[in-house]
This record gives sequence, structure tokens and C-alpha cells, in this order.
Amino acid sequence: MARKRRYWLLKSEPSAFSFEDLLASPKKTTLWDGVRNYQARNMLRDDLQPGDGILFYHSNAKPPGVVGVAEVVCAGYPDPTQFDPSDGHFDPKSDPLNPRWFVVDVRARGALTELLSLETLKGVSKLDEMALLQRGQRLSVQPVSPAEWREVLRLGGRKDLV
DNA sequence: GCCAACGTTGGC
DNA sequence: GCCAACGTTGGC
Repeated sequence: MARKRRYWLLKSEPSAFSFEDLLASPKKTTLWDGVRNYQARNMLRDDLQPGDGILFYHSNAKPPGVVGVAEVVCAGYPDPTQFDPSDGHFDPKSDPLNPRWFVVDVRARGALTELLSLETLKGVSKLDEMALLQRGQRLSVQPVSPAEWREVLRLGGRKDLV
């Protein structure tokens, strides 16, 4: 039996890479590079699988919030930017034979009908346990439960993308 | 292995 | 720009 589909929240600063940028990318797809946190790396490398659902979150935005829905296209593979000295994410300590950092490819499915702000999400009791809303969390890759996924898409007016 | 200093994230 | 909450680094 196939593995159950899982759900994730990915954060991006829209000034660096926005959901609109993803929609405008070839095949609405890009590699999710530049993650340099081990917990987030472990999820990219081990847990995200093709077909998994993604909530696209804008951090450091006005206001911050979930803006769109995407999906995982392929399982984790080494982040090419770690080996590129001209890239801001270059990591001279990473061994090409034993890469330290990983990416997945993600493809946009569609924007929410309107931005679901962090403030709005905080007011939804069904989302009390959501990783995003827990004190002190900063991970740029976070798990989302099936119930949270359904609720966010319902609030975002995109039940068609559940 | 401890922990102080430093760096980063990200809401506000 | 502030700063809380982490994560990382490096001396010991």
C-alpha cells in the first residue's frame, strides 16, 4: 500500500522568493534551496515525498501568512547551492560525497482566495496545535496535520485543493 | 561535555 | 529597529 500523503508548511520571505515567483517559474516548479537548519534538513531529506501537500507561508511580510498551496514533486536530493562558492548559501564544509544540505522540488497548485494572516490563524481554535503557532518555533519546514490542512484550505477558500 | 558569546529568525 | 527564542561555535 502506498504511503499516506503528508502535509507541510514551507516558509519563504517574499522579498527573496514569493508564491507569485513560484507561479511564474517554469512549470510552476522550483527547487527549495538554501535551507541551513538540521531539523528542517532532516525533513527535506527523509520525510517529504512526491504528492505531499504544501502550505506556502510568507514570513517577514506585511502581514505574514499563508498565501498558497503547492505540492512536493520529488524526494530530497543534495542542494546544489552548497557547492557553489558564488552562491550565498555556499557551505565549504559540505563534502560532495556526503552532502550536508538537501532540497526538494515544489510545484504551485494555486493561491488562496485571500491571504490567511498569522493573526487570523491564531484566532482559529482548531489550529491551536499547529506547529506554526507554537511559541518559539522558527523552522522553515514544518509538519501540518491532515485536520490542519483541511481547515487552512477551507478558511482559504480552496477546498477544491484539499 | 559545558556554556558564554555570537548569529539568525521573524513577529512586532 | 527591537528583542525573544533558538541554534551554532569554540575555548576549556
